Amino acid sequence: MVIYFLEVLTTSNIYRALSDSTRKRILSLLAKEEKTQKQLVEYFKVSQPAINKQLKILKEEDLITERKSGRYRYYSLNRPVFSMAYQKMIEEIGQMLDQTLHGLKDFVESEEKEID
Amino acid sequence: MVIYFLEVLTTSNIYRALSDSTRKRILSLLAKEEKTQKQLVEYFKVSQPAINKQLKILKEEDLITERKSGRYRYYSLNRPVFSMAYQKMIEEIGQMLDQTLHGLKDFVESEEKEID
DNA sequence: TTAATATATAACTAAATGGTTATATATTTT
DNA sequence: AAAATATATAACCATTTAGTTATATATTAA
Repeated sequence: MVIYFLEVLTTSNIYRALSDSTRKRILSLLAKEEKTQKQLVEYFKVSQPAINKQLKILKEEDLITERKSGRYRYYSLNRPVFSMAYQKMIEEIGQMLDQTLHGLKDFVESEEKEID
Repeated sequence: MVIYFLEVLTTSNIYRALSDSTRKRILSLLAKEEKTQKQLVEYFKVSQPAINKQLKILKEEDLITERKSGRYRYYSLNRPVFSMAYQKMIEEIGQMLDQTLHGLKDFVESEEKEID
């Protein structure tokens, strides 16, 4: 018998991922375009192993993807996962504030009126 | 000469606050109604000093407010601050995903069409 | 094939985290 | 005034975190 483990999507991990400024900046960079670990190391003022560790964490959270090419590893934002986590986050916090996504839409519309 | 320090509003702290499940649950409870520390301690399976510490952290982040009455301390969600942090979060991550608040509005609308 | 380069890993460190128990302080109740 | 109760704090602990340096491995370039 084969037992399948279904990864339960939680938002807690994305909060953790984003709570560190290095990781947040890495995600922000990778959102623009894929980068090698080398490029990321050059960009930040921390050591290569430090970046390697953070990338490992982000990979474990499935927030980034890795593509190997020769001696390089290219990293990019895992948009579907990140986007999904984002939406869950919005819902989760929105519920605390009694604001659903649709409530937020109304909020945006009311802001638009103020600007007009 | 008087020097004023202006607290720079960042979203980093809300990620940290929400990255711990106890804190997240406290915030969620306080979003519904104010509670004394005692009530929170009864609710959770952790010690009173543990809750006291988390409340201290949330107070430092200005995400909750404290009201003293007799020997009780009443805590509630600091809605303006929490709501503002929420909006900044949405903007910050939205930018990574090339989704502004207004982009999100369109997203919600397209979802509504699917449901209809 | 050797040198250079990109990444991975091991071993370590200091600080932060999230909890504990014991005890002190403040306030109310009896 | 004494007992009960709510909160605060001190001292401690185990684990995690985010970094470091040194070194190993994999791949490419000379």
